[in-house]
Amino acid sequence: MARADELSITPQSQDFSAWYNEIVQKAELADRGPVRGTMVIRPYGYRIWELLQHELDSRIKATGHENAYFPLFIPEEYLKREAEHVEGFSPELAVVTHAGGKQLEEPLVVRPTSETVIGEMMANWIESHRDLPLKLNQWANVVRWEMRPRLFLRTTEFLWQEGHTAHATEEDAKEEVATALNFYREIADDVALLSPVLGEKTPGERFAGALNTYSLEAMMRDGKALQAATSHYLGTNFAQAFNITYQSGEGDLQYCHTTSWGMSTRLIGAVIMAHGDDKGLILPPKLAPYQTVIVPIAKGPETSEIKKLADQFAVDMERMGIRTHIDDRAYLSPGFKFNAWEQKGVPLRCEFGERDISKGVVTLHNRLTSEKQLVAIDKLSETVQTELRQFERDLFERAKEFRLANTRYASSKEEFFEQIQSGFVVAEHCGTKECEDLVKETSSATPRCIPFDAKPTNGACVICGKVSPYGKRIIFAKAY
RNA sequence: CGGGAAGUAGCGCAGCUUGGUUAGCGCGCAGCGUUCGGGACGCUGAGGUCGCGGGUUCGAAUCCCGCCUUCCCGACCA
Repeated sequence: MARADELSITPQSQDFSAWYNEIVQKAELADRGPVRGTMVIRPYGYRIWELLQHELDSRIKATGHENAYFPLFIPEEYLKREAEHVEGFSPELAVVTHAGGKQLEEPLVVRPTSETVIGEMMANWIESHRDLPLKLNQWANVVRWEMRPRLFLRTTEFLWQEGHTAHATEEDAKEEVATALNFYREIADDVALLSPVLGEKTPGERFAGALNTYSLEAMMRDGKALQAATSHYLGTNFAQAFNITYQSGEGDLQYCHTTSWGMSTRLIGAVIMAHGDDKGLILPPKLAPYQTVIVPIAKGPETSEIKKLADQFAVDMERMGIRTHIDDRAYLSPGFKFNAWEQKGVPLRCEFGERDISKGVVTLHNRLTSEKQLVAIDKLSETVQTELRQFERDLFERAKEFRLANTRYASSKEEFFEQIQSGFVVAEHCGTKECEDLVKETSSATPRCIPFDAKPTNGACVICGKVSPYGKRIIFAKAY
């Protein structure tokens, strides 16, 4: 018996952030880089990102966007052209002042996001209404100098996708913003199984330079919110700053309406914290590098039959599109492997030895329910397939129920501050900056969004009593 | 940047108060053997500029000074 305290993880209930840090390391998702705040994404973690990337990229392409790549370095002056944009980003910029052995005449910023360079290029490329809409996307790294880094959640450099589009009219641009939001919803609900709330950001929480910002707010298992993706309507702000104009059918010059939208490696952090438990990760099947792992249990030297069967299972499952891995490491005990793969979040595990084979069955273990069932050998791959689908439904339902169970309505200031300690609180709010700041100072919670699907209500701000401009209750929570 | 803690093997730590052989322990790692149905065991072995620089001393992981870094808590944030 190895020592449990050295092998296991700090329970979530004891210290959620310790749990998070340990599981990121132990599941071999990522490691810290040598420079403060940087992250090395390890193969197992990167595979999750690739799977996510593939799901999202195909949706981006299916809706008529094209991938492109823009430079990492941006002239500092570009950032300054849009007033709110600079103000929002300047505190977290990394600026290159020296290159080629001498001081640069104009400093270069390492992109924190690419609205500005892309805007500059769009201005060159767009002449006529016939060039619109222009729908671009790029997969890239960006740098934001964060004070308190945490792997996947806040690192100085992270990976993401940023969509940038230009349209002739506000209506077209707003439809685009909704399209982007919709494929994020699909990713969050169908792929990552997060069951987030969709809504609009309050003015104070908007992207720097946007007219409207929309987001998906997922709930982590400690009750905190995490923004899973965002989509912005930028109006003509960037078009004016970068002179992105087109000649209309009538011959007059008009500013384009632009949008931008993004999802980052932070989503992996969301998956970890929304699904994981005290045994480790629980991965949604569509994001699991291995959807099932095969652990053959060898006894004595006569392992060839067992090995052959394991190979056969792997071939059958791969043929059905199920990502499978055989763990035949001879130097580890089965029990060790069970725990290790549970820590890594593999949804299903097939284990079998002499005892099973003699009965013509294998044992199938479910990471979510911890249940084991015996499955006939010739039914294994199809059972795995149906179990994976069931696993997805169960995991999604669990996330959804958890969110609903931890969402409360506050009707008074006292109730609000009591409930805001954990989970989502829905309440009437006046939307003023002073009042949002007051909430933040006293509880460290922020308005997460004005949910789309909330019923219309008319009430006074639960904090200060002023009239609510939203016409519905909005969501507050502590957030990552 | 403000408040707190810590730097000794890959990881977790002991040793420091009271300076003194070759700096230990657990896990992990390597080799061999026995094992294998929920974190196996035995034997053998590899692995260290004790964060960096200076000082005190016959002698510093240990005492003194300076610096650096990391982690936790607050202000920022996808």
